[in-house]
Formats: sequence, structure tokens, C-alpha cells
Amino acid sequence: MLKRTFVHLPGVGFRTEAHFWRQGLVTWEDFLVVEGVSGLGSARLRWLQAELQQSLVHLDEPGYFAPRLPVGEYWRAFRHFRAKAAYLDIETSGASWPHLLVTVVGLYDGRAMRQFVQGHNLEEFPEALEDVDLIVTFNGSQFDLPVLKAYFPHLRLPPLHLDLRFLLTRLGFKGGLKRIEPRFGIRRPPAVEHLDGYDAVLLWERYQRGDRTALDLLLEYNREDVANLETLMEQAFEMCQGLLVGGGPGDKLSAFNSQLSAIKKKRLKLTAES
DNA sequence: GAGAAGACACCTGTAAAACT
DNA sequence: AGTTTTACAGGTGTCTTCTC
Repeated sequence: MLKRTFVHLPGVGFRTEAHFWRQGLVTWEDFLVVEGVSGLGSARLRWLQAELQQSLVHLDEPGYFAPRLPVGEYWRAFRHFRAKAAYLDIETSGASWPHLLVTVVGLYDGRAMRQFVQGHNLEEFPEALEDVDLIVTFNGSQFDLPVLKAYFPHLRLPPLHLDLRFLLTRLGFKGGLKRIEPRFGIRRPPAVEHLDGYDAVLLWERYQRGDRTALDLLLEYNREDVANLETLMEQAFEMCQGLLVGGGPGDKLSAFNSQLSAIKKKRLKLTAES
């Protein structure tokens, strides 16, 4: 998907990208061998081709694409950097900063789940993040990452951050994580099915008073939050990509953004009716 | 080659939303 | 309850094409 993307090039927006796709210039390779493109002067075409060559040179560097891609289009890089992607969710004491305490951090790389607990191994978390290129959260841009950044001032965050909240909203799935999960067929174990973030605060307080089972439950709740992010990300990516490549080349590709918009309106209408 | 018209990217301000 | 990023809409400036 990354190599079908042109909006990371200077002066290329969604309309121009759609224009390229309509002309059969679907991938970087297509664009690099073309002699002329309507709407583009030859000098600008050569300049854009040189820029694409640079994109190929830096293909495996997330830090190259992060400042160039619109944030809302980071999902296009998901598959490419998936091998070094991680899913993250934190629990806190619920207080306001500077009294806020990070109690649990869950980090899942698609193979192994790691959890970092206040008073046990929380200080190991920054190191665990060092090898991650792409982080996936739900509303992390507004909660998890700012909190972690404040808590660990020298934390190195991955170059690419995918916030599922906004990607799912674009696909027509509005609401919090717990509300959206069932719509993707996700069901939580009975023990944590009805828990929310505030319950996580209460569980931590119970644990502080000596109830070890409260911590176990809190960790299970956090594991569910983190693991489900992978399921949601996979399906959201499939939905987005399916709109691009599902039915054929050019025309489907060019209609992508308008289809996203149409789907969003349709879902909102259905939600309102139901 | 110059001017006009159109298309487009980009900037700014505002409102909405979900996390613990 | 506070935070703050994002989506969205509207305005503006730039670039390209077209016509003469």
C-alpha cells in the first residue's frame, strides 16, 4: 500500500494522487517509467520522479515517511512496517497530572504480550519500545502517548503512530473502544466484559490495599485492550485497502476517498435510524 | 509569450470526541 | 474534568493549461 501512495510528495494532494491513479499510474514503479503525465509539466514530472527514487531509497525507514505522510494516511504504511509494529494501552491511577500515576503499560508486538507494572518493572518499558517502528493505540494521541511522554521525559516514541480512533471514525465506527469492539465480532471474557477505564482505577486501588486478585484482573483487562487493538487494526486496514484494490485498478483507486466519505455517511445514517 | 481561467494544495479557525 | 489532536469548511495563493 505504501508504494501506491503519492500524497507524501511535495505539492501532491489527494486529488492529484487520484488523477495519477486514474491514468494507470498506480504504483511508484508505474510512475518512474512514464514519459509524460497530463497536468504535469515535464520538469515537475522529472522532479517528482526523483522524489520517488528517494522514497525507494528510504523505503524501510519509518522516520522518512512520518513527516511526509498526512497523519490520517499513516495506515497505508501499516503492512510495510508491521514486522516492527506494536499495540499499546496504558492504565493510570485516574488522578490529574502531576499526581497521575501510570499503573500498567501493555505492549503487544503481534507475538508476545508484555506488561509493565508500577512498582515492579515499569522502568523497563522505555527500552521495550526502542525497537518499535510503528505504534497502534486507540485515542493514544490524546491520552496514552502524552501521559507516557510526561511520565518518561526521555522516552523515544516510534516515528509512526496509528490512532485507531480516527481511522475507525473515518470508516463510520464512532464511539469508544468498548462500543466498537462488538461491531467487529470481538467479545471479551466474562470476567472483564463489563470493565472500563474507571474500573481499572478502582482495581489498582484495591491492589494497593493488598488485594492481589485485583491486579490479576487489571492485567487481564489491559491484555484484552491491547490484543484487541491488533484485531481492529487488521480489519480496519483490510477495509481501507479493500476499497482501493478490491474491484480492480484505476477507477476504484481514484474513488477511494469519496467512497470512504460515502461509507461514513451511510453508517452514520444507519446508526441514526437504529 | 502573456494574460485569463481553472484546479489544486495548504493554511487557519472552530467544533467534536474519548481516554483514565 | 481536562487535554489536545483531528476532521471539516472556507479562504487564499500558486501552478498549470489554454487561448490568442
